[in-house]
Amino acid sequence: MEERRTRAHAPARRNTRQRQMVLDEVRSRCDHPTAEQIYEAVRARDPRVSQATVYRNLHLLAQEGQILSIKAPGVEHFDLRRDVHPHMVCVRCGSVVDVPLAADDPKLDASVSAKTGWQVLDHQLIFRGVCPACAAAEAAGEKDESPRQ
Amino acid sequence: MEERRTRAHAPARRNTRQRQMVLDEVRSRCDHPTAEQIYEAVRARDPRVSQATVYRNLHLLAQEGQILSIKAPGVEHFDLRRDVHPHMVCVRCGSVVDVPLAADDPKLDASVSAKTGWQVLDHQLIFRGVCPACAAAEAAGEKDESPRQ
DNA sequence: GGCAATAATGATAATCGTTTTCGTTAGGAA
DNA sequence: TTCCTAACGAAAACGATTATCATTATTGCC
Ligand SMILES: [Zn+2]
Ligand SMILES: [Zn+2]
Ligand SMILES: [Zn+2]
Ligand SMILES: [Zn+2]
Repeated sequence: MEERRTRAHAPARRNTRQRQMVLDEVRSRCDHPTAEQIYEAVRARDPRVSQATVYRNLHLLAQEGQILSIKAPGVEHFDLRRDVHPHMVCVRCGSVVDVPLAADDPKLDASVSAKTGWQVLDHQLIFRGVCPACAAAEAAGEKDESPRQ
Repeated sequence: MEERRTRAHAPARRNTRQRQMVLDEVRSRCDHPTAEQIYEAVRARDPRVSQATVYRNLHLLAQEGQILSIKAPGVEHFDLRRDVHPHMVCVRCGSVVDVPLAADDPKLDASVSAKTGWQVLDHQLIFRGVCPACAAAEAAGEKDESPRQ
């Protein structure tokens, strides 16, 4: 084993300006933004930042546990919160909110793992519904009443 | 208001051969197939059936409550079961299985609706994990260990 | 402070699952 | 049988995300 340089070296994560901007932007919001929305916000501060960089960093940060990824049907949203908690998505406008339910049992994943033999990574509880704003618009006569997705 | 014909007419759902084939195919499977998989199976019986028709009918049947749609991150799966129940997705191979947990509280949606003011349609509990087969393959040396999605 | 090594970027193309379009077919009430 | 129109088939379009690859810039080291 001719290992001159220690192979224990984790690939050395770099702190880039772009990565910091993405993290700052997610942390400054409480509305569960999408990658697209973060992209636009970061872009407003520096128009040279690319879409790919925003996606890359959002996923990296989520993997590191610094932010949370919410896989809503169709689009992915991000959350400054780091604890697993349930969400609700409006099937009309796509907005996402936290659902005020008791925090999920932390032993749930382990229990499912024991019962199934799978290695459980995490879980997500997602409600689908219609937000008050969209319900009002609907009542006011907007034709289109077919739920998206 | 010249309404010769009664306007109460619901759009008259037609029973097409294609629709029946799609329903039969979902009902004949217990593996939570994707639209693509149903398409292939139906196609094996009649190569003239189009992808769009399969998608259209899967969604119609789900809306009618004849089958269940599972919005896994990335791909939609379908289920012959009609009751809301939790699922687990393998982040490596994408396979979906039922999770043996106590059935969801039927009052959950109503309770969330009362607490939030949203009109709640339904909900989904999805676990992400690694299935035994993929875990074994991984242990056997397959390089790629980065979770997809 | 330079100076590599290489993580990360930006621009762009590609992919993937799904939906829309639009001319044609066929279910079913009359 | 006839007619209305729901539903179809083929294809293009779509939106979100990921891959590619040449270029840039962060960081450990002298
Ligand atoms: Zn809404
Ligand atoms: Zn949240
Ligand atoms: Zn697997
Ligand atoms: Zn199921």
